[in-house]
Amino acid sequence: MYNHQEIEKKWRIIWDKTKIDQVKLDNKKPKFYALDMFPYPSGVGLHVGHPKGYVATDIIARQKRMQGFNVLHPMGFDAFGLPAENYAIKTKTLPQVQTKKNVEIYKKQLEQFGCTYDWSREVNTTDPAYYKWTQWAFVQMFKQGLVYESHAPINWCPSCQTGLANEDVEDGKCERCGAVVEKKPLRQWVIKITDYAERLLNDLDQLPEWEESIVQMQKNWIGKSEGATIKFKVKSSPARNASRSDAGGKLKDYELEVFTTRPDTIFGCTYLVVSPEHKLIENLEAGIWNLEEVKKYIDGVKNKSDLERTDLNKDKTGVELQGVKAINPASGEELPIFVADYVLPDYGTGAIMAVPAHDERDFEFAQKYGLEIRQAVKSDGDKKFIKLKVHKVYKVEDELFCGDGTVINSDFLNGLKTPEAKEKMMAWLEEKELGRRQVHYKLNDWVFSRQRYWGEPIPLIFCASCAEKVKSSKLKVESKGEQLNPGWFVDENLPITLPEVDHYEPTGTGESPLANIDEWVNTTCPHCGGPAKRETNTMPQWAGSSWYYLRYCDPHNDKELISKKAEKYWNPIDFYIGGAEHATRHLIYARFWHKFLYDSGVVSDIEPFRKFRQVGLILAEDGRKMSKRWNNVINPDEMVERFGADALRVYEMFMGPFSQATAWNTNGMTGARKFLDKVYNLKLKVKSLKLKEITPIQSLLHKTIKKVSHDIDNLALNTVVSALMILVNAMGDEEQIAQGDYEILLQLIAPLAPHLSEELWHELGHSSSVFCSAWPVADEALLKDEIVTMVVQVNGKVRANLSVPADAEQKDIEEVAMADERVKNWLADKKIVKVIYVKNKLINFVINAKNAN
RNA sequence: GGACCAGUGGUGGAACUGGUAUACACGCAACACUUAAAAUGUUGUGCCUUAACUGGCAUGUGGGUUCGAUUCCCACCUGGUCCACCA
Repeated sequence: MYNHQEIEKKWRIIWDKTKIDQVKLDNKKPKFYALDMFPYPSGVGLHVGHPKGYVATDIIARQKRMQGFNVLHPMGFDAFGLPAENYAIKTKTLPQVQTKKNVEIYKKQLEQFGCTYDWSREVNTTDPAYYKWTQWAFVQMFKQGLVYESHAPINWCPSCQTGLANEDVEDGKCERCGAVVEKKPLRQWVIKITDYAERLLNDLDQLPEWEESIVQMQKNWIGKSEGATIKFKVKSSPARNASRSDAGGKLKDYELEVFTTRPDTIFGCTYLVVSPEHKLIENLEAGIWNLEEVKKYIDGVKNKSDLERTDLNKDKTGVELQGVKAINPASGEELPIFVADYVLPDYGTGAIMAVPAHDERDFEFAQKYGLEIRQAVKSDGDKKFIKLKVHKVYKVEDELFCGDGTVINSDFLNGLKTPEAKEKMMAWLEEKELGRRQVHYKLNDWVFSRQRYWGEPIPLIFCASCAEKVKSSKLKVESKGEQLNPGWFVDENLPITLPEVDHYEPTGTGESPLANIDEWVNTTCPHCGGPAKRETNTMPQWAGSSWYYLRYCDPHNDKELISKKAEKYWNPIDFYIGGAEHATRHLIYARFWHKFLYDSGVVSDIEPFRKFRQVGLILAEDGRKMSKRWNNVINPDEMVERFGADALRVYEMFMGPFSQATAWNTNGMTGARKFLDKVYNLKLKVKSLKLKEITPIQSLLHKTIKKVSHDIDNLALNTVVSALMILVNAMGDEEQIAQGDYEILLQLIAPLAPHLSEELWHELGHSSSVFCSAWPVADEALLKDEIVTMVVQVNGKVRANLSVPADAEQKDIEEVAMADERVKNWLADKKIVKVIYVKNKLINFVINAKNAN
């Protein structure tokens, strides 16, 4: 048993003093950039799940350093944002103060795990010297017209009292606090991330070293669908019994655009649906005979939360717009129009052509309201694609078919297969100017405003008088952003610092708490010098984390976000590790931000993260997620104290495949610790004399070198540990161990268990760190076994094992194999039809199957 | 409903491009050491059969390809993750 507390403390102090992890840009050396997703210091500290990812990155960083790479392995803190602010409110402290405290706690914990970072490069998103560049990037986006002010209804969290991006909503609830999210119209800043949708999608192909599942998630989130927008003429006649004064007037023609991915089914369209928010209703008020009913329906929908509204189990509801008809551009037929909340306002055009025979939702709606269901596609196979919802009982059984097939009942499209019909219909629409090809994405523009205090101030100023002038074209403004957002100007005096205040609780009015600070809000217009006001919304948490990895490369540069030299040398990131929950948030935002910086000439790669691997969760011993609620949280500090950081590291890596969720088991910790004790005890067998002969251990040793090196690269750390265990067990069986062999063992274990390895390394007489030694390379000559075990099979079933010299001839093996008593019995008098021979592996006699049994 | 992933002993899991299934670890059992326990060490440990050799059966279920399938193909069942009235 070694004293882990003493040894670990000792080496942490020495590593810190010798600055072993500080790196400098060195063009003569190859670089390696190993990065973790930086944490936000939330006040409750780290649990055992956190170190899993950090330790893995630390292992890679240490190994790469030993392999001669100039390794950048930094850490920082994502300290802005809701959790930090909510925690500060709860504890009645200032977020600035609270954040500082939390960072200290996190740093101490991180160091205690034996992860050594280059702290001289630490970044903190709340540092004005850092967020100056977050604001700078935003300013560039604004100038290029990627930022716009919007008043559209967005997700609003009533508990956090702030607007949220789509990415922040999970299951209709606020990702932070779990409150049911409402739709609320709110003035907000929005970034046109959708301008990058196509590139965000296509460039995923440039990332072969990303896990497929993450790539898929991003593809789903971006959600590209190709189809057409089609124009339907709308006819209406004045309301018959309207009491309104304008009711008798002439009504204008109206065109309703719908988006569909199945233009080929247009002849099966039997009605149209618009979302309750659609402007058609406003525009045609005078022509809607049952306006009261329609308005009542819309009001009812507006009072529903998003969660209720999108509940799939609820009945579809809707109201027909009486007096209004649409004309099918293909058939000329008159169709009724409905308003229904199963059509979403913010996807496509907010209006659809309903084809109940070929769309499940339309089918359900048509069934309920007794609308015609008309076939336009026939299935090609025998299969009837009947989809029946479990909670519904449909009388008609064969009318719904959602797949590809052959077009029927459709005039000039008849007989065509679905893809050809789509193509022909789109060409027809384009020719007649009745529609066009259109691509839509599920990805929405990025709602970038938060009505909260603890975030980066948005560096914009509004001047009311300039706004008027821009609108009336009396004032020409330079940038696209200023044209797009009349009266808004950039404040270039970055950083725009967050003022220190006594009260920062959210106001709940849709205004940020900053709005109450007059001396901060009131300023002068950068354009005319007149009185103007600052933007009081702040940026979301994701802003600062979208580019932090660049800042580590050049953390103290006050002239630019990153110098060209540092950017060229350190980027892209070679290995990035973090949680899969960021697949559709941080990893999308960061890729977008990076691409924007690429377009702006700041960075030279189109993608920031060459290789990404997700960390699997560590579950509690009961198999559930660790949570205070279940009282099943394992405290890493306690584990480090009882078993040591090295044991914790070894155990967490050994638990199972890195990306997979695995349940914690404290018994496993004792296993990891026993292994380390064995390594420690082997020291007694070490003989300084180098043994001349090649021992069986050396063959295993070199195989282990090969396996460990290979598996670390692939992040197969569980098998790294097991390979080392096998080696250590074998060494334990030896009478004595050559010092050279033992040193190699220590080097292989060093990334996993740095403290113990360093201690033993020095006990052998080394004066420099084991991490300054060169990573061992397997000697190919020693990898080969002289004697191999071969398997003898009869008809594919194992019947005997043979120990034979390696690379023996097939003829000789056959002879030996057939001489074996057991094999003889199986072969007996049977005729050998075929012999399969795999060198050094197996020999398989195939005998006549009929006679064999 | 869709996308993706997974299903191997009592448990976590291993098995490279199809080639000895169950490595490694935990747990369990017996033994040793001990007054005793803990710790440590040794041995055993998929199921059935057998005193043993042996033989048979086993990688969610059912089929297929193959000399040979945990691995490849088809269908189904179960679980997980993400997305979801996205037209």
